[in-house]
Amino acid sequence: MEISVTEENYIKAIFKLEEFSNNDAISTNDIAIKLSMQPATVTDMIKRLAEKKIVTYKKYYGVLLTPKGKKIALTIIRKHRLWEVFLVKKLNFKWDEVHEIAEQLEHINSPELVEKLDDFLGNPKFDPHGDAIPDKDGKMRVVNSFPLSTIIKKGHYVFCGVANHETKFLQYLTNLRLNLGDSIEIESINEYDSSYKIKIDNKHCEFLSEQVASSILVSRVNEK
Amino acid sequence: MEISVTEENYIKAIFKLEEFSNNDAISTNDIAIKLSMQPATVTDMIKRLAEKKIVTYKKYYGVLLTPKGKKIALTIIRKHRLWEVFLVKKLNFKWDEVHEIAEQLEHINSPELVEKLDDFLGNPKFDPHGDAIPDKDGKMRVVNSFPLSTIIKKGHYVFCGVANHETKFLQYLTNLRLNLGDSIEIESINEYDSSYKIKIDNKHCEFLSEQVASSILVSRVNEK
DNA sequence: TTAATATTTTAGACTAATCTAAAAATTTGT
DNA sequence: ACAAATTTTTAGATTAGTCTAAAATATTAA
Repeated sequence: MEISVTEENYIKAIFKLEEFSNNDAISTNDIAIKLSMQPATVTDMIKRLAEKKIVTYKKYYGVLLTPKGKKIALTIIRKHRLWEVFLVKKLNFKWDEVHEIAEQLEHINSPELVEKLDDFLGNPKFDPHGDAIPDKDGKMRVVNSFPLSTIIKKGHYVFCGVANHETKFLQYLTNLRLNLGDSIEIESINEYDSSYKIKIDNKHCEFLSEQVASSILVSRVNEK
Repeated sequence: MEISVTEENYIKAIFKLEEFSNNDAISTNDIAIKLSMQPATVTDMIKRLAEKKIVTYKKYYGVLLTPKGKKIALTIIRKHRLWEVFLVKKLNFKWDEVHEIAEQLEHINSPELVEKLDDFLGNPKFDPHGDAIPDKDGKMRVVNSFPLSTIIKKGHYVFCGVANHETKFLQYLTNLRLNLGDSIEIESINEYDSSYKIKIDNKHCEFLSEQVASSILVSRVNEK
């Protein structure tokens, strides 16, 4: 069955919304906002996706991906993240430069290409932002990570992902010399504004606002 | 100015037809045949390309690319051929497997990606089929090659390209153990059916029909 | 609980890219 | 040179994907 690039983008959007929805249906409006589109447009497309058994749809209620829809979403995400690894590891792009390009590359349709790319890259399990890469069957590593902002006592952690993929934010972390995999030691927590003083990689100290800390995902040492 | 994938395909088709047309205008029909489309459809698209100053168009006469149109064509061809090198050299695809995938990849729009890919591949001058890769400014190597079928006396040549990119034909050459860059010694020419007996790489002998010989491009030793 | 507000769907319209059928222009062959 | 054949264009229709405006439904709050 043919799936257009447009349809793929809807599927991906629905998948991402489902991740934060505790299994309840996704509203037309939320999809419209995510894709910068009019709700009326979304209603139309959803009907088509429902015809194709990619989503289940109940009028005035919302949509959910079927298992088939989820599988499609995971292969798109797999491609996106593999291409990001390629761009950063092989072509020397910075981690804040790859998203737009990967948004194009993820729609290239060739299962052999994906598998050969995966092998060429050494079957990576995480992309340059720390997001897990689904395997051929859609399985991916589960990392027990949480926002740095949820930590209330000092200690040692590992920087293993971001909850915000905006260019500006990624560049800010780069300027802090904070890289994926670095150790983060929390030296103190400011009770007034919930900001943190941290030591990165046992080397240099930095201050993080609550806002920034909420987008930094960490895991306990030895995880991931 | 935005150029759609569809428009890019028309531009590429016109460019390829111009290569064999001695500067005279390309007919609607020829484009229609090349793209497996109806002439009426082509007429419409040509009008749009003319509006955008990508082609010059005279009704009932034909079209020619403008310099701007040629430049666009060359960047698409550059991308196509660079991706083919990537697929063969880095991902271990065979030379007969890459065309379809490169047809998709050539439409990825990111000048930085193209330049980084070019560097990553070591700035190759030829693709896996021996076709020259245009540089950033559209310039490419000119190789003095000719079909093996035009040769009328024995001697030594180098296999440097193909005039037929069909999968079947490429596989046939692979089975002959004839690879780009191999030396070809013409041992005898059959006057009756214009077939050739050749020695490949000073190693093994093969017979080539006139038909096959016409799709094998060679150069004199020391060229390219 | 019902009126106001918000969300969602329907209806109708538009553009890009395609088609078929018919009309117009060009080319060919005697 | 002109009738026949071929090519090209025009006209009108279709589909995917989008929009706006209006109608239908659901939610919220007094």
